[in-house]
Amino acid sequence: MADRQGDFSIGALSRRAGCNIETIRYYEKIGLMPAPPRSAGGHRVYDDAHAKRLGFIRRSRELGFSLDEIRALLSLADDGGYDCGTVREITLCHLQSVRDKIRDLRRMERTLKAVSSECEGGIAPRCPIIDTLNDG
Amino acid sequence: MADRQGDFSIGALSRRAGCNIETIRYYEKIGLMPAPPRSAGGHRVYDDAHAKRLGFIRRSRELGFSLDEIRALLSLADDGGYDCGTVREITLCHLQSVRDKIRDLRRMERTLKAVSSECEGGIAPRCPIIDTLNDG
DNA sequence: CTACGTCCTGTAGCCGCTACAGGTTCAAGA
DNA sequence: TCTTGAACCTGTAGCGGCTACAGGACGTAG
Repeated sequence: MADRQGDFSIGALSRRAGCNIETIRYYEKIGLMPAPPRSAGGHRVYDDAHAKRLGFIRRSRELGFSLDEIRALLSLADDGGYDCGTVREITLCHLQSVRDKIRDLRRMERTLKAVSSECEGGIAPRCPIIDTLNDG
Repeated sequence: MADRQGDFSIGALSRRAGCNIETIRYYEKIGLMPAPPRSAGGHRVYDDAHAKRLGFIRRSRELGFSLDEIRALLSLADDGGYDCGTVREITLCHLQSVRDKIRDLRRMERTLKAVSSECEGGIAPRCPIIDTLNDG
């Protein structure tokens, strides 16, 4: 294991990727990140390929992909001539689930806005918010 | 423990509230639902007050309140002359977090829509989605 | 009285981390 | 060279909000 220039520790990778050390180790444990080589003392030694892969994972997470979806995307990306149609399918499926979540949250938002606007605060014998929760 | 008319089992409560039996027991375990009286054989026996409380919890969950927020709302609602201002505060705070989530999801939606529209599918040497994830 | 559905307790799992505890290694300064 | 203190190691347990068992006890209709 020749120590090449450009190799770095998990702490450095963590800072580069803006990702907690524990999270990186967790990704390794569940097989999203490959187990890197170790120093003589057992410390993990990363290179740019690891940093790139972690960046991929992080950006995917920011777009809301689950770790399983990311696993699928990564395995497609690892192939040289990968199947773009499958990538697109995963993305569109995820897009739909994001839209479903937005729809649910907007429904919540509307109701919360309505009930809170009926309430003036203060000590009240009856609160429109509590009434709504009590009686649907 | 006189068995009154109108009492019912956990299964009946589950059907009435549209809430899994396990969830009801979970709510009891964490102190959201009171421990109900038991039959001679140890089965839980509920009444309308329990059903009402479970309805409150369920409707609050549908609006996205956390179990801790619901705990707070319930303890306010349990007071006769409860503090409507606090109820309103909890609601507005939750409303804000719902709006934050919507904002995050809309950002995801925009990006996902953009990258997937650039992709025509099929076997490609380069996929715009993978490229985006690779390079930010 | 039997059979079957419903109920009981307790524990473990899901996701995606996060937070320790208790130890080892590394690197910079004296 | 030695010493310190930061960084690293492994392993386990916890978060929220359930869900899914296993392995048994109860309840009720026929």
